[in-house]
Amino acid sequence: MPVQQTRARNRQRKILNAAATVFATRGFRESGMDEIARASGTSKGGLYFHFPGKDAVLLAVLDQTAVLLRSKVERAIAAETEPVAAAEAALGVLLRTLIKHRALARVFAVEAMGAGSGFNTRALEIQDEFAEMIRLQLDAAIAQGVIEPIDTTIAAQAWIGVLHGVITRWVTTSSRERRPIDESYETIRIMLLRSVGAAPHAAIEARSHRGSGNG
Amino acid sequence: MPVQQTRARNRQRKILNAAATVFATRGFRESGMDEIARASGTSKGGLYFHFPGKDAVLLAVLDQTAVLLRSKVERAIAAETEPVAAAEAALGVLLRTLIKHRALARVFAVEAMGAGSGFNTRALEIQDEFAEMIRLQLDAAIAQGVIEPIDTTIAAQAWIGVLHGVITRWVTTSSRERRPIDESYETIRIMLLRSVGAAPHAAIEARSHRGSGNG
Amino acid sequence: MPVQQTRARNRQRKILNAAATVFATRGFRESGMDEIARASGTSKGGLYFHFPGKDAVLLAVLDQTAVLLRSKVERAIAAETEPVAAAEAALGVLLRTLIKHRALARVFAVEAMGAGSGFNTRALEIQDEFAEMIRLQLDAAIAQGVIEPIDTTIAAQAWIGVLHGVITRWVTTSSRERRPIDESYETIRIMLLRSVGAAPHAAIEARSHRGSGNG
Amino acid sequence: MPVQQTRARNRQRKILNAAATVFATRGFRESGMDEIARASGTSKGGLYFHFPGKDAVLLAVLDQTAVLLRSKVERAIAAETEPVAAAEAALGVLLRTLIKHRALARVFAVEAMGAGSGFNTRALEIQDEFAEMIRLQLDAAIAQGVIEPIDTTIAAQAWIGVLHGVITRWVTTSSRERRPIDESYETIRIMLLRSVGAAPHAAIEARSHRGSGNG
DNA sequence: GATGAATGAGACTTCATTCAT
DNA sequence: CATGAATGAAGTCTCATTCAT
Repeated sequence: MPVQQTRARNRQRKILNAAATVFATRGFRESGMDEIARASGTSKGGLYFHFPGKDAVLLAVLDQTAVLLRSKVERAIAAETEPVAAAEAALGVLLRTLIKHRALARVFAVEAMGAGSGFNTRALEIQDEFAEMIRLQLDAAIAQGVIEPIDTTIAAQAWIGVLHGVITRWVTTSSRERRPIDESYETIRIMLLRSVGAAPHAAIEARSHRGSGNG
Repeated sequence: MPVQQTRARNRQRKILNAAATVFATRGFRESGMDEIARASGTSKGGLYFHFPGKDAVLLAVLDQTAVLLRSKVERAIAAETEPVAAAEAALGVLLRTLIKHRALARVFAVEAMGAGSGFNTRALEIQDEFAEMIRLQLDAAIAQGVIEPIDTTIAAQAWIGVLHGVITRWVTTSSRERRPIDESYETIRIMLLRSVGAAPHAAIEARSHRGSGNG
Repeated sequence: MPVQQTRARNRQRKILNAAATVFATRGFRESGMDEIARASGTSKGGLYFHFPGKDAVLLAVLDQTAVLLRSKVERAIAAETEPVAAAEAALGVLLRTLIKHRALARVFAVEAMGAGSGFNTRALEIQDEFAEMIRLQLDAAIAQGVIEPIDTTIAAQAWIGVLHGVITRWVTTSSRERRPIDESYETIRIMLLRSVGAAPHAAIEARSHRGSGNG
Repeated sequence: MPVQQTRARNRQRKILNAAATVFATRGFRESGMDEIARASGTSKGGLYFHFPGKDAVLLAVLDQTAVLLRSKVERAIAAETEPVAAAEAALGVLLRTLIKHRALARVFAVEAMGAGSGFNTRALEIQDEFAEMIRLQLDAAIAQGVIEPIDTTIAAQAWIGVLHGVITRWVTTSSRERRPIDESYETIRIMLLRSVGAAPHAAIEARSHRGSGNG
């Protein structure tokens, strides 16, 4: 019976990928189940066999995104020893992963926010999850006296908020006028470090690039 | 016939106010023209007399919001002599005005973002407008040597981005669990000043409260 | 503003007539709103403007039928002085009216019964209404010693039940094999009178035919 | 391979029982094959192995009901020597058997009637079958001079019609407000006997209770 | 200017049926 | 024999928009 299960799992992945692309391209509200079905090589009925409705598909895309990001961020943090470097690495890997998956990024940062209260609540919960990871690093940094004492919950949310803004701007810009994000991110990285009273080291960012191997 | 014009203007304002409330409460896509008509004490036909369509109503709400914010921000900046204080005052007045107009804030920060590319593009343009005002202050501050040299376009966008995050969180939180925003804003204010290398003065915020009198 | 109201009223009547025909021809479940719209010369949206849904249309047809029958039955009863004759006249006018409106008869006797508990409950309520009218006559007849004492509630329901059976058989028979109902009704009329211990007079039936003028 | 046949037969019976319950509970149109499959402990594919389609399942339930009733009625008639008593016994056993199998009764009396012309035709055919059995007894009674000459086809249909009404009312009433049927049936029994000019004997009903032992 | 009945394209969803495993 | 994933036609209902009154 694992044959069926495997097939079902594959089909669900296919649907989720297609849905992310469709949602990102046309917007959640404008996307029809017909379109998602066609894009995933399924029938409308097949969609409803795997998901109870359109909302559930968006929620599943959101959760899939969360799982993807969570594993990457956890690994990135674990790879660092310095808390500030870890916080920075978390942010960096979030940015790079979302850039690599533009459709997911758009769904996560834009579509989910405007798709109704159920969805933006979920999206904010996921953001909070990452803010919490960063908060732990900032707390550690304060304990070590590396950065100034500060309300780390707010600070971590602010960091995530800036990231959200960068991503939003990036996914809502047409590819023609879109510029590589690294330029602006370097400025932002420095600002964020300064905002908590940490001295920005170029080396830190460099180090955080390691270990983000398989994407 | 200025009387007629005034009457039309009044009716339009009424519609816009009602629309903002409806959009904020039910979401743009979920709001029907029927609902907006009822909420503004008009009929559906009346609505279409004043606005060519539903999209135009949202766009008008957006522009109305922009006008409101712009005048406040310009006045706030003009009231300051120090560029950093001006930038800070701009941010502060944006925050306070949006908090005072919760429906507009929600439409501007949340609904417009998820209502399709036409709308989030417009919302981002408005954000950029305010970022530009702040950028000018930051440039002046750099010229005066008050803050560190930095890519002020990026920095100003980051400031606006953080503000957007704060507002988003505030409008998407139910009033029960919502906490007064001042607490978190003080932390954020300090972080933003630090992020550009300015020393945060408690006095600055105090001064920026002046002149926010008539809304 | 009575112009609009009149137009709306006319449109509703048109829809109800068309719906009765469609329901009677294809069955309630098999009938689509598309079909009803087409048959009533309206659009699907127009249907939903006047009725909240398909169920409401059936319910309205049922109520319309009830109103039609009620007025006829009340008049028929009022035209008689003898209670047994009145009861008989009630049954007779029910039969003749339903035969004259075959579509309504089928919807009332067949479709409503099988369309779900909400509908057959309503249909039975209407049947009970007529049974109650007959019961009053039977009670009067007992008081006058014209018929045997009996549980008149049950008896009246049984009369209506027999009528329902006759109508059901008639509306479910194709017009080719359908025979004129008068033959069988004369037998049934005699049986019903006997069933309550009344002597059947041919004259009674003859009298009840008068006064059923405008149909 | 009678073993296989028995297994198949058992499975079919299981399906039919489950289907009757589901149809009676949710209505024919509202019942899904999924639901029937689940209720009968099978899969949808299994269902389609035993029956060519949903309609066939309802038809089979109808036929199963007919078989059940037929054997009971034949036995009940054979157990009587007086034709009127036999007719009465037939009606009584029909009533008691249907009351004992509430789901079948509802499907037979209500769901089949509203499920389309194919089904109500079949249900009426079955009713006619029992009407025919009663007609033979009434004819015999007339030949013996026990009851008045009458159109026995119509009379028998009327008897069955009254029974149908009683059953319909009973299966469409919620168990809370449903009252024991015996009270009303005694009234109806007397009415039916009177309707054909037979003197009602209390003893007859008492006798007809015998022999309804093994179901 | 205002009203609200009417339109019709299109949305989401259901479900009897099929068939590879 | 049985399973359940998959299909797709069809269904109900919504809603931005139009226009006669």
